[in-house]
Amino acid sequence: MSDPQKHELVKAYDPREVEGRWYSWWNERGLFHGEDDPSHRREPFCIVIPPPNVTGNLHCGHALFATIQDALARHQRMLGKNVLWLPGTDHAGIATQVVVERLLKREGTTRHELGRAAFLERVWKWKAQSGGAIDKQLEVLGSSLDWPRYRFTMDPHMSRAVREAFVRLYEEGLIYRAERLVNWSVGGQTVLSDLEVESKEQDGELFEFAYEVADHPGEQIVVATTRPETMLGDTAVAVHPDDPRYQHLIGRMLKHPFVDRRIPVIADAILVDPKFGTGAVKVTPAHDFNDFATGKRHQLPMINILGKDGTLNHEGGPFAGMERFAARKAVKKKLDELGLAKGTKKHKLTIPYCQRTGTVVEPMLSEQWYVKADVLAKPAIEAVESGKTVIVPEEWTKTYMHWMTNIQDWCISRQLWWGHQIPAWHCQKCRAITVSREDATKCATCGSPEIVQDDDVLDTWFSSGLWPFATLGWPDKTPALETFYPTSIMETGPDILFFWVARMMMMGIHFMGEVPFKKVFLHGIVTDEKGEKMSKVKGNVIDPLDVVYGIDVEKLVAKTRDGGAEESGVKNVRNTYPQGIPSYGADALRWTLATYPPQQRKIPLAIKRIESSRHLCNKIWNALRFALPLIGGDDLYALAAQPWWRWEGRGEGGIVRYGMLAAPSEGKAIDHLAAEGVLDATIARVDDASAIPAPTALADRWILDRLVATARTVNASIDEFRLDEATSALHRFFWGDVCDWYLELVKPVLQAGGARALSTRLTLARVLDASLRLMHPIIPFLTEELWQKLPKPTRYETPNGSVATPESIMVAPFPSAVDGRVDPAAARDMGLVQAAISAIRSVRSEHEVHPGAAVEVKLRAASPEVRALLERERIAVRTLAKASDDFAIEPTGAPRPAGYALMPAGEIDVLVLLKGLVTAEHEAARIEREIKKVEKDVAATEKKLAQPSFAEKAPPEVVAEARALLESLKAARGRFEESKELVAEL
RNA sequence: GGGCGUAUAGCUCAGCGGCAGAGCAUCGGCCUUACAAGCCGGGGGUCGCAGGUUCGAACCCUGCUGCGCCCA
Repeated sequence: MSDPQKHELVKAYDPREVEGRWYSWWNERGLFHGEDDPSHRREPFCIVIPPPNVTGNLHCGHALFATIQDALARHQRMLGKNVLWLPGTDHAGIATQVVVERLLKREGTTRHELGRAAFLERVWKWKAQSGGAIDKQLEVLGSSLDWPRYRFTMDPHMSRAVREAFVRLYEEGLIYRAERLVNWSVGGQTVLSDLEVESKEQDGELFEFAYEVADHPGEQIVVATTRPETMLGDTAVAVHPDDPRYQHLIGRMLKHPFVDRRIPVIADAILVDPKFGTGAVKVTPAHDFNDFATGKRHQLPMINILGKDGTLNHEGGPFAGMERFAARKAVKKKLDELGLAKGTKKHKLTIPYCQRTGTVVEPMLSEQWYVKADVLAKPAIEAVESGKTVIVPEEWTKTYMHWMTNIQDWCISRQLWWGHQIPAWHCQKCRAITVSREDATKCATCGSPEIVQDDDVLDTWFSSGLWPFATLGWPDKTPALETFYPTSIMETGPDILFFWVARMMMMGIHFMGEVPFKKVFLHGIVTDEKGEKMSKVKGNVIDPLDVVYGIDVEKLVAKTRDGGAEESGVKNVRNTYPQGIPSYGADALRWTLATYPPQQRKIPLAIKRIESSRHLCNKIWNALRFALPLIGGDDLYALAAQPWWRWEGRGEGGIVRYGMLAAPSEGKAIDHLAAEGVLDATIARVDDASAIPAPTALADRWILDRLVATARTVNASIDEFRLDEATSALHRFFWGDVCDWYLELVKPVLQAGGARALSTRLTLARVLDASLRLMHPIIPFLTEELWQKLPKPTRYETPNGSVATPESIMVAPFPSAVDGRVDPAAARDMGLVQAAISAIRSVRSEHEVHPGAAVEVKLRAASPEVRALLERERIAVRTLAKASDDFAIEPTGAPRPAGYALMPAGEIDVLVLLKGLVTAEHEAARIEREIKKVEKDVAATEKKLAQPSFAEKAPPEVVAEARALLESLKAARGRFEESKELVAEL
């Protein structure tokens, strides 16, 4: 789809232009497909997506998991694995129902008016409208998901799995019904599990009032409460059994002021803290968890005073029918009128809220379905203990264990309509319950056809718990299940460790006999750049799509306002993005998200960082824009595959040199070698013409060495989920090594042409090819675009043999050691050359020598090898440091020539002629600074060595290292001291 | 109240026993023919505080202080 001969790229990288064209191309070619392959011809690798809420829109959390999972999937795919990344969405029971109910309210109706069937129809309709948005957004981010395997938690197949799981657990006695105190969401009109309740600490008040002792008007006992209206459900007042203040009251009866009830004073050491409040506690067993337990201990009546909508029921006496908060005020007022109110105190209290509706949760007595959790938890604990499932970062293991070992039975019924209706039928005749996989038609106990299905649906997390195997076909034994279960990695946020990960572990082990995933990788929570949670109200939300496509300020402001932001939030947006947000592209966003270390709990996403990622993309773009014409067309690898000659010879100084030549004839080759200072060369034709020869130029050898090191780091880092380390290694390599050094070094070589140029062109092509493949898992679009334009070999070498070069970078082999060549000598030599060049540049810059002006330079080295090296790399020094053409290379020892500044660079002394270029003051100051710096290091090292215990106890190599360091520091200091004379010479 | 985590450059964070690092920001010089979304060079730190272990501590241990998250 691209013309490889056409190398002209536009000057600046434009993500909008590039990113649009690749996703469907990949998808159409089936490159996202995971093969059902139980024979394991290729090793399977599987991630099932943490299903986003079907009602939702893409937010930064999605962008983060999409980036991480896609990077892992693409990496594994390039390593040759059979990769399945399975997409899907979650029906999100309460969240979705709340949204649709809100829509109905706007239309002036309610779900109750519609009726259950019509309401559900309406939800499905709405889901069809909005459900596809998030999938589209995942595509924009480049997610390599196997779309034909898309699953929705309410699909018929998933529903069958849910029924199967429910029935089996019921038959095994692990699901039961019980009447208990539950968390009631007044907003959602449903029960919630403990996990769905969010406790918030708030300033409130402690209201004190008195109960009168029955038959003894005037005698009182004062209690304190944060919820005065619950006193209508009080069935006792408790005091500590040892509290001397109340001994005389224990066992006596109190008169309830509003309802016709007498309540006892009881002694309870568990409930009552005599130091808190008045030391007397009102007991409301039907509306408080502690009181519930107390009620059980003392066989107190449990009086439910609340209706499902949060209004007081007939038990509320004079307050019946009032809304709970109105009732609170009314009760206080009435108590006051009766002279029973005893004042209020400021009090910090923890109020339970419903996560989804934001309303205050009421503890309420109710009959619900439960899963017996401890039985399921036991093997889930063992699986993590034994390492069958590993949690990364490891710190979360403790949290998982703590929750699992203290697990409470799980309330799974919800009084919602949107969800999997519980497959239980209540007999109207004998009251028995029939639980069945198929819709029941008669009671299993008495045979009566008068049965009614349980109204309630299951907690969404019940179906989510089956996700890793139900999506692969369970309860059927499908090839997909056999191939991909246990899945490789579950990657998600730590906020759903209990909700979801723990439940999948329990269900997976229970139903499959094996853990659902080998590794759990928990990423951080994306926040704004100040570390504050993104919130629509605060207006600090970054929409990933706005980052990808860009958005102007007015649209952004309008969007923020529509999202329900406060005025301060809208203002904040205007201040933060006065110009709106430019288009950064999906690649830049992905790169940025990948740079945050995973152990970080917060990911403060900053636009600045996205911008610098786009700069990197632009850098890559421009590097290829520059290199492509120099590399030439696809004939490059054909040229390289021609017969090669290996030569060996002596160079100047007797140094043995060797290498490869693509010389057309032996004679010309010898001329060429002689021109490079090689003496007595012998040349032999290489028989294996297909082997691509190793380059001989230092820069080429060095960059291939760096490539190996980088490939190793990147592979190891991605395996450990350290995308931050991978991106930082790639950034250093590509920007630092490839662009700042290699491309600059290669410019004069390619300009000169000849045999060495061919070898360098080849190396350049190989390095850029490998670089793009290394970066592909993080920035898929840009790398595909550029890779398509690059000439490629017909086959790639891999550690397991060679493979034909594929049509897409997506399935090209991920680089490994075979793509480069380990070359410690080149690394060392290049280090010396770089040090010399940097020293010259440093001197130039410190003295503000104009960057265009050439300087006179002398390079001195004691070792003849180093001098020969510098001789060979003369062009590099000349070009990169702007040294004069025929700079001197000399042995050390001679005195410093007049007018030259001296800058030691490791084994090399760099001398730069400053006379006429700078002032004496400048130079004096510079030398002083340098001496001061060296002095500090000398002193520290001397101090360390001076301690006798150091030499005695530290390992010998550490001691030797320190001695060598001191030597070279002292030498450097000496040379700077000598340079002081220079000042006078200027 | 219990548990977990965290404190390193102006900012965001790596480093977790052997010469304190990166990116961004900042300062100086350059429109050098891939890239000013760029190039070259520089400055900047009692590694939260106090003890201890060790030849040697940002790193290990103890205590304190601040901050965050989870569970009561």
